[in-house]
Amino acid sequence: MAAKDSEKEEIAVQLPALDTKDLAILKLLQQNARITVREISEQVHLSTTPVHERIRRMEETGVIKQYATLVDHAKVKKGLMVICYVSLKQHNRSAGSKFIKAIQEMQEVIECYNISGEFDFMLKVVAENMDAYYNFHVNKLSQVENMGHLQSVFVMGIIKQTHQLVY
Amino acid sequence: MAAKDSEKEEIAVQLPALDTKDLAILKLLQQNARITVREISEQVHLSTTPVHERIRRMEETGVIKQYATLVDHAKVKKGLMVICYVSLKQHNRSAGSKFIKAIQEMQEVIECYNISGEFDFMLKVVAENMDAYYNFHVNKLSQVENMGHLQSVFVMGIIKQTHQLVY
DNA sequence: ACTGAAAGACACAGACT
DNA sequence: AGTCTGTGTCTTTCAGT
Repeated sequence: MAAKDSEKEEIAVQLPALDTKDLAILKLLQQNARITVREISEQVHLSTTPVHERIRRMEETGVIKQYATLVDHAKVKKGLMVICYVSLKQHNRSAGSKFIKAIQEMQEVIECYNISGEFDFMLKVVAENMDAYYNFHVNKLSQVENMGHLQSVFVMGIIKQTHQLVY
Repeated sequence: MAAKDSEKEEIAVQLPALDTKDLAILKLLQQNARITVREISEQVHLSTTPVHERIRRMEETGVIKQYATLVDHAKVKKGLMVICYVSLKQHNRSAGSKFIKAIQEMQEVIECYNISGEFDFMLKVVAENMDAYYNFHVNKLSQVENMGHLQSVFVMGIIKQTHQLVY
């Protein structure tokens, strides 16, 4: 899971180890990105200034990547989730980067990982329904240059979904 | 991907179809949960009041599920990601719910889906390193009652990760 | 449903311990 | 590295259209 940095090479801001208070702040922010600094400061027993400063530092050092709003998949007509395995015909550098570029432009693909095993990539794809997914599979994904094998696994139920890494 | 509702049955607040302005607001919030209502209102050409009201409604109807802060996996010592496939020995109702309960209590498991195919579940597991994962695999996951086959696929690189469903 | 105004809460910076 | 204090901005509500 090495950082596949894009063109813009970020300046590596030094990362001093996170202490207990940083982790407490992160825990609260993970659960609710819109919590006020005031509320955090009360819960971690600090005044607002150091909390503000700690958050700013974690943003700058990249510990905090994004404040995201998570929406209900079904309610925005993306109720179907499919795990899709991909292997390429050729495994040279340019073949790989062409595939990656194509994937990054497909809005149906919300996650893509390079994986160990018989396949090269694992994709998480969302669509409104089976028709929409079929259309994506046949007319978009299959058409990518150098595409080898494709295998779809359908998500029938969501048991757990969290982003809580700090606890 | 039917809603596997927990004990607390939520009162279904009516969901009037989202219009263009709702979607524009959602799009901005998805990218940055801490954007101000004022800034949204400027970008969608409305005053703050209706924007505020629309957000409140989307929260109430469950379109907006959570305002989350996403953290860098490696920087919080969760740099290893593993996709883990699980099949149970028995497939009756109580066996399934016991497994689900166990999974929900494991903080290493950040996602779990019921899937089609030869396995019953797919898990996304995070750990600090291979030692930590091995320990989890052998001493925690394998020990779950009724556990059948287990197969691990290692994530070697992250190509794409987004939560953008509305665009 | 929306606008505009207005009160109270909050973020953020500064002086200081 | 932290507390306290102040200023400007934002949220949130309400009367009016």
